[in-house]
Amino acid sequence: MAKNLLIVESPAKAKTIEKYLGKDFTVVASRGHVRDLPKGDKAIDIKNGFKPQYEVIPDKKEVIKQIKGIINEHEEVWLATDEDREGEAISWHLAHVLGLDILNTRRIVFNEITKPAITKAIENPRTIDQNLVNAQQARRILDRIVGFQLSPILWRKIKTGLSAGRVQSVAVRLIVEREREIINFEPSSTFKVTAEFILDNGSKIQAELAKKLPTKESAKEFLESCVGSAYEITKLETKPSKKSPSPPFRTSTLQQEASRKLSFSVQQTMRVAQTLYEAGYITYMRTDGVDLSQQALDQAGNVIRNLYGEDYHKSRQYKTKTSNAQEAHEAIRPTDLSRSQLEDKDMGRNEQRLYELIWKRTLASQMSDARLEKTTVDITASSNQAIFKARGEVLKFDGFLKLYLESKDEDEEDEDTKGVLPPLNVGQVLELDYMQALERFSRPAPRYTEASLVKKLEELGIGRPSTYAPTISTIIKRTYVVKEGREGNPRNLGLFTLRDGAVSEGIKTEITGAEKAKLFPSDLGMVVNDFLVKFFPSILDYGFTAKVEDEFDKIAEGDQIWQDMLAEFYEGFDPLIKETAETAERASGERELGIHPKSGKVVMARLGRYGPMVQLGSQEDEEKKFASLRKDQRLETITLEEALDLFKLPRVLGEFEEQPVKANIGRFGPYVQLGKLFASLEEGDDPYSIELERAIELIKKKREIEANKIIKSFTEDIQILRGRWGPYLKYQGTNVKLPKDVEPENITLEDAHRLFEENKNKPKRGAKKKTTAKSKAADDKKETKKKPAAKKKPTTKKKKS
DNA sequence: CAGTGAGCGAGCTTCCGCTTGACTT
Repeated sequence: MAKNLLIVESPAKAKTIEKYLGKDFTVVASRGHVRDLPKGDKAIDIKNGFKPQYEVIPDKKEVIKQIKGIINEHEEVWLATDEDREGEAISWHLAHVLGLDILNTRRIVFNEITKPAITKAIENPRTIDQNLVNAQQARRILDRIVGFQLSPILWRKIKTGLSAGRVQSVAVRLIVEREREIINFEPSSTFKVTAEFILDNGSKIQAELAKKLPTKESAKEFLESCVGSAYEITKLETKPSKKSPSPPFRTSTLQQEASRKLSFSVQQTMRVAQTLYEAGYITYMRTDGVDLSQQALDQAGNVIRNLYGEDYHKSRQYKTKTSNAQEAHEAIRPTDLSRSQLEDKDMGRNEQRLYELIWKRTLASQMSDARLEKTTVDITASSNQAIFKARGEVLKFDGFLKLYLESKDEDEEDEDTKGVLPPLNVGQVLELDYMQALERFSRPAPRYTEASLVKKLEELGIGRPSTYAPTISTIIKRTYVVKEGREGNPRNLGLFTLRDGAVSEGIKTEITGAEKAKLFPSDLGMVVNDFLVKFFPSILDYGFTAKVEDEFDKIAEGDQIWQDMLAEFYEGFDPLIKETAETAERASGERELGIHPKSGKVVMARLGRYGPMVQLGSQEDEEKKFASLRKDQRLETITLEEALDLFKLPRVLGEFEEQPVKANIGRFGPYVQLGKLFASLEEGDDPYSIELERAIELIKKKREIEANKIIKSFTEDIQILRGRWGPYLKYQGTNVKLPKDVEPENITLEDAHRLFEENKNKPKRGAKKKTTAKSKAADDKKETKKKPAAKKKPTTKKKKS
């Protein structure tokens, strides 16, 4: 048995290190944090100096048991968790849980998994840094206080089950405010004038008028003033320029590039990277460091020289610019830079693609600058002395561009495309082929994608590499935000063309407002955000995290007592909580849209129990009418007219078989209804205009499908049915999918009982966590369903008050 | 599946940050 037991965080890391250290060392993994605050209120004794109560995390009991089991077989324990605040805390918790000597246990750190780095670390052990641990405790406790005191306020004032926190609430705020910017944006337009000239040898060059023209009239006038003009090159300037490669990947930039180049979601990127990491192909993927180990730098040099020659190599070491970076790990890079592709058959296509991206980016970061020559040409019109500019770019040396070019986000697209210009001289006279003035509308800032949100959060110092993806999942799960696409609308652009000495007018169409996989705030997200910003402006402030991070740094330096820091924070926070709990009204995003022209009642939009809705009549009115907003409508923007339209449903179309036929829009789209039968409308049907005849047609069709649905019927509520996903058993309201190997026709009543019993104990499908949430939601639904049934009539029952 | 837009009433929800696993569709 080995003499030394070394504990790291990641099992994959443990495997690698064990190889480097040889048989004197056993290496095990803690798999992240092992102790944390328990869920309940007793976790922190605020009055008693914020004294925390820690518990072994249930999932980690097994890990602890395993380590305890072998600890006595070793003479020495080494704590080698990550070199950052959280890592230091993990070591400290491990020391407590394992009963190690807090003051004397050996603590070592390294930020790259290479043999020299680890050997050096072993030679220089230190002890646990209590200041750093205290900074982590302050961070942890502050987050718990903020999250667990804000959330219950939301349950009481808006809706049960909601959440708020230092990170997620600011992420939602960014998305809400961006949406409002877009809603309120008023596009202005200008006219861009471009001209195309023909040279003697037949080649063409494009030039653009230096200034944009403000109006349609001015654009037309300008083109007219060019009729009959001559054009001469009056200036020609050539300047060298260069482009440098981007640093190697860290978590946030990997997520951004994988989103732009491979259309991965941030979660997908992390999942694929994890696979590559566990297979040993790349270094650790949750990092804010951009430095490369000496070993990687040396190998990159060799690979580049071999592939492209000495001229292409330039060794560079990058430094992180992000404010709260902890740099516990090096950049994300291939573990072996000579491997340009994966030969592993077990790796999927996405792993291949992501690996290649990482390989190229890493290598490119060690390559020479690209050298360019930029040319600007002034072309002057003789008729009005207007100056057109043509720009050209010649790549003199490609350098790193041979391998990799970073993609750009929508908001930083470079609009003028520059090509190569033919040889030109000052004084040269050019012949105009045509000139055009095309209207261009200004555009609002783009909506966030997952990856651009991560970029923004990182700039603000909010969140960590390990939390970017989970944070996005959280705000989507809470339905504060939805990720979706949207179709654009056509828009006409003014266009004038000068050709063959005459100006003509035309129109061009562009599609505007189309979106793909963007983050949109929901009505709920907006209401929650407005509430938090109003009552907790200091917490929702974009600078809040940066401010507390400064304090954590002071604690880590030993210049600040962690309890004092928390006390000071709490002194400001606690009154906000108390005051909001007492004074704040319930928030529903209520907005008055106007007056119903016929009844004179007020029309308003607000968040209801089942989502956004419009209401006809105020709370005091006896008779009220309600209608849910359609999926494409928002509380913030719905108009009175649109609301009045919503009240037109349900429509009674007439009678069929002595029952009324109704048309309406439900959770699953528009439908017509006869008694208990619901039939969805088809493509081309419209609930506002559908007529009785067509509705009956749909109802008959649905009946036929229903009739065919029954394969076998034992009793009213025990039946074998044909469904969308194949045959199933309906047993007193619960549905059981039939096993593949049984013939639905041959099922007996006994089989049905048995299938039901067997299924009862099976967990519902879906992930563990989801199952509980889902079945709970189902329970809720049943309950709320029963109640209204019991008191069906009383629209006016609203007793007193 | 689809209706509703309340509330004498049981107990629950929630944070951020560090890690990976294993129910089946």
